[in-house]
Amino acid sequence: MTYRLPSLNTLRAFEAAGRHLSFKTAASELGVTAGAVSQQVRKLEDSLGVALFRRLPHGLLLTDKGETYLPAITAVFDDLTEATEAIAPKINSKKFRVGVCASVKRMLPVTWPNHVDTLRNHVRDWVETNDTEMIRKDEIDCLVRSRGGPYGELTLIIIPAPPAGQDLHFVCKPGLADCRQSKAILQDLMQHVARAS
Amino acid sequence: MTYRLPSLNTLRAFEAAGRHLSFKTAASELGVTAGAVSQQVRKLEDSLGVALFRRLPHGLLLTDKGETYLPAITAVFDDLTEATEAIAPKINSKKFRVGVCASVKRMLPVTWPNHVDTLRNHVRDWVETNDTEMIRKDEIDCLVRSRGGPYGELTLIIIPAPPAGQDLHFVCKPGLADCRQSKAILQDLMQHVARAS
DNA sequence: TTTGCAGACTTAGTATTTCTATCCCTCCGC
DNA sequence: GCGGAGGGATAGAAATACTAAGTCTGCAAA
Repeated sequence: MTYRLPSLNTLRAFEAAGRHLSFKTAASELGVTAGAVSQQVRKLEDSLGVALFRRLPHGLLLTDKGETYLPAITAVFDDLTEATEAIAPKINSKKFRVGVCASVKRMLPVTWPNHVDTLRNHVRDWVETNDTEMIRKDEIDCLVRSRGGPYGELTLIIIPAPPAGQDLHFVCKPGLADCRQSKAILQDLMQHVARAS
Repeated sequence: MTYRLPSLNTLRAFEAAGRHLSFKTAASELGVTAGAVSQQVRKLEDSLGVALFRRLPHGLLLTDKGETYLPAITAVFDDLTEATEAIAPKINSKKFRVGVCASVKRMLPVTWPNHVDTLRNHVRDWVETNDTEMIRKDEIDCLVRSRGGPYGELTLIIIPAPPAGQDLHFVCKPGLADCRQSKAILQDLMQHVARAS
């Protein structure tokens, strides 16, 4: 049977906007502009002939139909993620690509991230960079740098250094700060900050 | 949490090819060329780093991972369809768009398809045409004509006329012949064929 | 053995979709 | 009244999807 379905892209925009009740925040999470999210959601609504959001001056409210649709779509994405991970568990987004600025790079062992298993299980590879745009573009999952900002909608976690040392900035997209990849990386970095001072 | 997922378009190509074990037949069902299906499936495999099919000279076999993934993806599409229909039941593909050639049009009442409820519930609208390409392009769901062919991968149902009359051809995509929309249309057409003779 | 056919693969170009940047609007707080 | 937040609209740029055409392989028929 041929399926007639909304595009996943429109559904992705809807789901993120529905969770955040904000096109702006959803855009930040998805790494696109708010205008793109707005357009995709509008396209979804037009194709369904149903309003999914009520637009307010400073955010969104879900309509009744939106309230019905959101958990179902979230479940669909969860199932899709599970099914995909079942066949490609090592590939799909489970290991972070880490951006590391030059001064942080000098602090790390040359074997990083392969010097301990826990880190190896959460870091896929790293690249030397100081460019936060790479986060927005999904080219890296987080960036570790010694200074900088402002980070806009990106999340900043400060890794405090001892008094004579230099705090580090761990920067990632909203929502990724608490995941186990970030935690493993942060834990490891804290040890290196302590040693570098 | 940001989802990192294959594009629905690649999944759609995979799912259809997996059901048919043929890019060619899947392409026909999806209304694109076999080259497009091949590319999309290849793109999916590359993004996952997993082979989903073994290519044979005259068709496909699913790999073990392909065998695992297919039913899960089919279920995802089913769930997505259900969720979508729950909020937009009257819009989404439930009523057929019917193509009708000129001679068949003359056979039908001017009120067609609105002269009976059953038909009105299954036919969204109709357009005068004799072009089977419109089926492939999803511009119409079926075509009713008095002669023609060959139909390639499209399904042909012949509506037999009494001896002095002209058989009709009901043409649609594979898989749509047995659905209730087609049945309702066929039943109605049989009555008109009988009356026209 | 040779030939023809079916169907998957590849490629370059075309068509379509998605995204961006920019401006506009409304609302709210100061 | 002004500034800021955030959604809306638009035109153009960028990315993706599709097509047409040619290539390759394997199989069946002559």
